[in-house]
Amino acid sequence: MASARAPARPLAVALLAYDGLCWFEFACAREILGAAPRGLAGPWYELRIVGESRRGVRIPGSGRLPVKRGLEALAGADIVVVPGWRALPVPARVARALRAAHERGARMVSICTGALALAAAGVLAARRATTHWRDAHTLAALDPTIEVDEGVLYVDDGDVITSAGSSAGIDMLIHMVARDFGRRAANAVARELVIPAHREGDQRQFIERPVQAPADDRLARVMRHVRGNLPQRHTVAQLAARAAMSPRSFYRHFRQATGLTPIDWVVRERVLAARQLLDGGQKSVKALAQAAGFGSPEVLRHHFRRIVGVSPTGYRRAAIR
DNA sequence: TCAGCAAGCCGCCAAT
DNA sequence: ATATTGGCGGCTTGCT
Repeated sequence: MASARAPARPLAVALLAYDGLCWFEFACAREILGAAPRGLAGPWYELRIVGESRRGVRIPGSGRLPVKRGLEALAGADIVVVPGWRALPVPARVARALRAAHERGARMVSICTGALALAAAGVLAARRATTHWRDAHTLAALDPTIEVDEGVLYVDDGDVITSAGSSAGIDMLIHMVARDFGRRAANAVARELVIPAHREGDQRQFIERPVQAPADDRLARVMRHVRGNLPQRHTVAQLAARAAMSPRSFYRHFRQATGLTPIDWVVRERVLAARQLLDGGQKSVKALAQAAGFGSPEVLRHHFRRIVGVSPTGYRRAAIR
């Protein structure tokens, strides 16, 4: 789970490059997987850029990126990472190479529309997966056996990991680092990138939904109310009444819209508020707990740790440096 | 860390 | 016929 023991040897990662790839996602993967964060001992990934062809790939808007290795280099990889795939159809040779790598046992990882390439290779058959929301239907059309979940940031299905739009790829990569080299390593990466060390390290397989305002405005109203009155106590019965629904129906609609249970969502909102307060500086943990609606500092600490992965004070320290 | 107890979660089913 | 609703009850979770 979260605190993985570091593997004895480095993990060979093949990062796929091809004409018209999403440069941002490619760069993120190269940045995160290319070198261990400063000060971290032990093995790391061994990154190889693998070109669709050895002629190098065109970078949208600016010249060519030379690559030394062609598709045959997928053969030695423990992990294959496919950044956003712009052009359909996916060339058969690429699909074949990806499929072969997976059958050999390589972990297949996609960012954004990279999932389309994995689907074309048959890697996602009968699996749960995600991609950029705009292409969710394309993914489903490519292979109807895929259970496309467009509400999540990433889906970790063990030997196949898919992630949603660009920035979700970063979350996914940090999650993967935690899985392969432990939470410390993931935190170190996050610090290096100057992003808060969160979202990684939860044992559940896919958790975070970019919670959007649900179409049902009865729910939206309730959510707005809770956000505006976090310090108050909120029970499902109260929230349901506010939405003019029975608790049972409220629960169902809420779950349907957000992927979270009502109370779990409330708790996450509270943690989010606590985080924002911490980012804003000062305030004792006790005052923070009160402002965010936690009954006591203990409860705050408990949930904060569970969801963010570090203690409130640890988070503050990480935020300051 | 722990126990007791209230609340939450959710499968199931009948009613609408 | 099918979809939605909401009550029941039991198991789980988590607060104090």
